[in-house]
Amino acid sequence: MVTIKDIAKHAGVSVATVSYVLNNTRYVSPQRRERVLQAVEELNYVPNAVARGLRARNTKTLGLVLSDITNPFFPDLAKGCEDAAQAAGFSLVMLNTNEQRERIINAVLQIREGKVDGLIIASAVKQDLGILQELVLEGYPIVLAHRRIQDLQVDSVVADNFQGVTSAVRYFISLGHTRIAMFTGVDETSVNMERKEGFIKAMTDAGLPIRQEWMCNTLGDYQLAYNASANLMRLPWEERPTAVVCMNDMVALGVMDAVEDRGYQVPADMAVIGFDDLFFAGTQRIQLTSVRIPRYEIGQQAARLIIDRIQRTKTMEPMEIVLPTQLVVRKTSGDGIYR
Amino acid sequence: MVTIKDIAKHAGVSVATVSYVLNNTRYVSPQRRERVLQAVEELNYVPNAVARGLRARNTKTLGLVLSDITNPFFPDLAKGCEDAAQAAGFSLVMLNTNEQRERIINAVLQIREGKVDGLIIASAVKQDLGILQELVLEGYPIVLAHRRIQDLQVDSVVADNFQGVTSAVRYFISLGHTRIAMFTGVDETSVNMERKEGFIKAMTDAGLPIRQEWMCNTLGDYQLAYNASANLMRLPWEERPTAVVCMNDMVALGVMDAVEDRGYQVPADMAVIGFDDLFFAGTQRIQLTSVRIPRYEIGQQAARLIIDRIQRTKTMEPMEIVLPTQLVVRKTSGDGIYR
DNA sequence: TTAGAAAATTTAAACGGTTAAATATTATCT
DNA sequence: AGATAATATTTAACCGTTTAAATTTTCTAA
Repeated sequence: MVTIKDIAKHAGVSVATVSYVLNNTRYVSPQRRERVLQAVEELNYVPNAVARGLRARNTKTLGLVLSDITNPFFPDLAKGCEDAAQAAGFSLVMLNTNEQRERIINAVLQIREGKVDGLIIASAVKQDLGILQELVLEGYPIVLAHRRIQDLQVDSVVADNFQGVTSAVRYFISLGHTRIAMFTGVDETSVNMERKEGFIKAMTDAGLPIRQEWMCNTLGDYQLAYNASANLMRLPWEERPTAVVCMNDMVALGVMDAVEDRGYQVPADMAVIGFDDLFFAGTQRIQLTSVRIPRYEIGQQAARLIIDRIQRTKTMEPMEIVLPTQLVVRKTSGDGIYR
Repeated sequence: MVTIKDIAKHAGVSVATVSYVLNNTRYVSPQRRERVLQAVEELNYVPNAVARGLRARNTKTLGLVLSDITNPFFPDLAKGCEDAAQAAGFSLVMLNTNEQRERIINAVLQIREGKVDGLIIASAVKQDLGILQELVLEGYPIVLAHRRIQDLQVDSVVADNFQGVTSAVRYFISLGHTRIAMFTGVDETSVNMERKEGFIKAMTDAGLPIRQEWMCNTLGDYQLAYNASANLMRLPWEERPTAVVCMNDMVALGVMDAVEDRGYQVPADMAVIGFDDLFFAGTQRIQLTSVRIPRYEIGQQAARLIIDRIQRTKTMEPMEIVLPTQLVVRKTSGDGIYR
């Protein structure tokens, strides 16, 4: 390994001079500068980031904590993070928690060890409050992405779930639906709460009743959604909803499959709107109407925010960025209610 | 920040003693050991990984170079890497190249800077040979995953594409097909070459002709596949293939959509087999027959291999791990040819 | 009791950079 | 020319660990 000393020796100058040339941090006479640059070239020298990091007390690395990169929601968010990080000269380490406690503790360790300068947390659940609170108190830079946590004073970047679900409900109402169900997701997440509450508000605002038996908890899972939907379809028409807002696109797919497997049609017998607008929603044979979440932008902004926070010396109030959602209308929401 | 010095002072011992206790690398008397542990506890001390890394000349970090985490092929592979890395106490940094030259150069820089101890490269193309060759020559640990490069003497973990495509072709033949097309992918990749050559070999072995107009290059893209497929369907029946092997599941989807949009049926008018077995292939409304690639395992083995390589002092011959594929039969391949 | 060996602990030199402070060099002014 | 100021360069401390070597302490046996 070639070090700064080798360069200094080879160029006949001190290590300080080499450092100054490389970082452009002091004037160095053209002759010496040239000799240094030449030595760097000849020996193919690259400064060691670890040594640099030790001195500078940073690593130019961010940690992205998510539950599971295999969940198709996350890759876009991760990419947004990475692109923003890259643009600022940071790298991104991926920390899958698999929703395991042990794994989130490991993630937190990374910042305490100084392996990363900050943490972007996209998998926050209520139970993490304690751990994270502690981290924040100790002054470590943290930003919540996608999911936030009540009572945690920290930067966050989330989608406007309230607006998203409202637009879905209003769209159904505009088509004449009055019996609208909601298939909810994982209870402990802010995302679920916001969408659920938004649904209730939008329905109430429109003077429509909330039927408890139409509020199905699916944990965001395809199979559970399938089962719940199949049950719903067993009810007589008057007892069934005519439309359903789903927590995510997987759930929507479960609903659609169950409806059709029981011999009914989407959207005629059941209109469906999903959430997230995953790539398959747009495919020819699915054509799922879905509320688009700006996943890439969430990741991007989160990374920018935390980098800003890391580089800024002065502390500032935690800020919350809320990005708009968009209802992407396709076939599964139908043209209106009939029968 | 609390350092080892603080612990030493607090416990009334030298920093060496603290280090020995923490790393269990020398005998320390029980009394002192206890005092040290207590100080660690009280001050909530976590050793700094950067300092440790500088001394040890490693970072316990791996770099995963891929073209785009947003491509649904990669998350599983990435997860395999991360799980294996985690299990060995390593972290994983994600390096999306977006197929841009600049980005791959950045990835290579990471290892030269000492930010990562090794590179898992899942996006290798022929053009990278030079850069990678240099790296290998300099003794940096590298492993190719999924895609390999001709003439690069380095560890690799890939799927048995040859076997995969052969099983697809044989399956079609067993159903009575003789006119089989292939929709190929990105030319420069080993994966494409192997699948293409495998196809040709399997067809030739069965005494079936290869028709150039049925070898369509789609670059692995849905839209290009759609167009190519639509063109094929415009031909009279005798001029058309009755079955097609697709480079990946997105291509298969493009084919299916085009076939159906032109009023034909899959599999009756065109039987389809995809590659990769992405999650949507298994859904009710797609039911795509596909050659399953052990993506997670590829990532896992690749990470294990490189960690092994990093930790081993002796050099050893580069090894190649080839993992088996599996034809997952669903609806789109049909029950046999008819008309 | 004490020399010598063994065991426990500490000192100090790395690791590879950055940078404040000290020093050397050059320029400026009387 | 000599004093002073300005500029260029180097020295050395520091970042937080690990660990070989030096030192101190304890143990063993004559």
